[in-house]
Amino acid sequence: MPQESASAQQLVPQEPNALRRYALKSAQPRRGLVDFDSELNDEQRAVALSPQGPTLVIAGAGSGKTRTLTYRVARLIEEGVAPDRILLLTFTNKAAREMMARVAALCRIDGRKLVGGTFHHVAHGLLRDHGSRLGYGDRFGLLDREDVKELMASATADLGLGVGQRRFPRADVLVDLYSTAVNTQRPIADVLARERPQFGALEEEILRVARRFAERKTQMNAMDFDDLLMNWKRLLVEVPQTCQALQGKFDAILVDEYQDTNLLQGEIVDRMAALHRNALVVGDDAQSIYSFRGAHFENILAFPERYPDCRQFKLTVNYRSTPQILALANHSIACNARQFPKQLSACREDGVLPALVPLRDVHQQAEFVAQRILELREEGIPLRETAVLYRAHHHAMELQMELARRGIPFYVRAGVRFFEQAHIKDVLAHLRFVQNPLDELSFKRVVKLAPGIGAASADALWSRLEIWAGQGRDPRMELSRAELDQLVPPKARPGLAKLRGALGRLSAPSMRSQPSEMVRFVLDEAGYREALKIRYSNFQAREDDVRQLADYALQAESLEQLLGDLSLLDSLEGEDVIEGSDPDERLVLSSVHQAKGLEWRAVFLVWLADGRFPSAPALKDEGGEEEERRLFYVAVTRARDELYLCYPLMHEEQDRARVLMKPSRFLDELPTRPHPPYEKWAIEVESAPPRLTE
DNA sequence: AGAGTGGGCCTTTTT
DNA sequence: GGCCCACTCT
Repeated sequence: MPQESASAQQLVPQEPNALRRYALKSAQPRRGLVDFDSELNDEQRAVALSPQGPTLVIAGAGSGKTRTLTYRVARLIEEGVAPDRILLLTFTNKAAREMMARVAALCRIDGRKLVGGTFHHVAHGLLRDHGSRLGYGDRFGLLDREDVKELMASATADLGLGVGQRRFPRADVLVDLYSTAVNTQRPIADVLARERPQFGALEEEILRVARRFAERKTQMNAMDFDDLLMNWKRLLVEVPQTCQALQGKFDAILVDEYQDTNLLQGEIVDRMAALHRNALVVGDDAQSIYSFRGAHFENILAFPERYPDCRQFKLTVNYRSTPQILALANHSIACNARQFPKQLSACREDGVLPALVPLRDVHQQAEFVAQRILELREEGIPLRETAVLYRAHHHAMELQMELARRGIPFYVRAGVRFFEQAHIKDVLAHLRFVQNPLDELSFKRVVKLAPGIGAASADALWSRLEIWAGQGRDPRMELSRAELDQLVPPKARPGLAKLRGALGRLSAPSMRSQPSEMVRFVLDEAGYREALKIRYSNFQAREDDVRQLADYALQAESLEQLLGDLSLLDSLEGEDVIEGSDPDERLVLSSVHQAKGLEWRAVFLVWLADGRFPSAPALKDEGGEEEERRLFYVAVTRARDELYLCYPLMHEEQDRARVLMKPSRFLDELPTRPHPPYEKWAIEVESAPPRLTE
């Protein structure tokens, strides 16, 4: 359902002209403009005004971390640090943009001068300039999740492994293995032995596949997400000249969400700051929820050991939640052994107790949530101030249907990302091949659009181009050669000819300088519109998506920049699937992971059944239970005024009988004396659900 | 060689 | 419900 509504997705061009205005008003930073006294509390001000040097800030949930960081940057600028010599590493690009805009507003500078974004985003920028030092061509491509998986599968096939062979790990398992090894900086064999012992006997083969995988990426002149980080580090370790340049590039480094950095990212920060040691890291160990991605929350615990002279601060006043919600959160997280001890205190007025709501089954759960949301709306909490959070996306299936039935508009922060949808990837494959003619995956994707061309023909075509490329010829220029026709069946030739011609025209320099025009050309003139019609029933929606992509591309400065931005685009813009029309009046559905850093007046947590949240597979990992509890803590602390903890008592499994569910251990373990930190509700749901009325 | 169909499998979180 | 593989038809 939500996945179908492709056309409703919005692509918001990167704002904002407001920044430009500030830049015109006053090009010079002015001192004393920022009011640190009235805008910050004592704890926050201490951080903002502290002397430069290694600094650790433990910032509890809702304690004004972003605000503090923003004022810290403002302070640095006041002290004379040039904005373009400040590096701001955040968890999402959106967080960086917001913070930069706020700094810009505070200091009346051009916010774009600050260097900020995710580790991956910043790495991409640096590697554009210095990647050639590591042997990459100047226009290396970026591989997304799907590309990487495909490449891993094909590396496996190259070595003749996996086909019918005794249980060889699937491509996504191999990718996982490889990625964990990079992000935790351990040898693959080590990760294999610890985390996938069942494949231990295949170690040698798996290592060969990993080597082949790396080779293929090099051949393609492409990097994946992990390579971006790895190569950033390599620049710092293996290329002394570049290392010097990078270390001298910034005078101050600030890292947000430091608890979710992994070993590799931690090392990058240390090395980037090796000369001036002016690194300020902010995080909350209690909110570390990305260990599956290699996040290493010892980074934050051990920071004082790596920087014995560092200053340490804590932000312990919670501005977000009522004392009742905070009490429940504090009780829960107290069950974790490994953490920085800290006491979060509430500063808001008393509110209502969180509600603990056992429901008969998932259907009643969905009905309850939908109905209660409507009641809250009557009571003055608008839909946009309400969120439903869950451990795994499929936990919201029944709810999505129920909301649709009642006409309650919602959007899901997740699902298929806009840029990972097939039709968007098809169009971008044209552009990617033009940008990086060694991009085998993109070339094959494009030619397979021609009717009559499948994997075998695409392979044949590419092998020929690859031979020419090996002789130093540019594959883009050789596309018109007649002999390519001999490699495909006759009936495929007209379609292929059209695509070859299109790729040739797209490669012209005049085209390449206009990425938006390239998108339009692919759709209207290269025949992609027709391909869409044949392949999809909702081709109109998909065509609209492509036109939106063209609009988005208008603001790109170059093809490189556009493709880089698109691959690394994180949360929000363009990624949301929208149901319903009024963008200001929609309920949010989100995984807890994606809800990080956000807040709502009312939060519903669903599927709080043991085995779902905490999730059974996660519990198998070492430290899994504590990580799940931190996840629960993150979820609970998203709520400002009202919190509903829901779980179904009964569940019908796929094929079999009903199963009795246990409430989450995170609920059971909460103290009941003198009073439980919640109020238990008993629910009866009306048989005729009310619809949303305006 | 490609495209379409049916059966067996697993199902977490994401830059 | 979705993904992968094997099988069959064109």
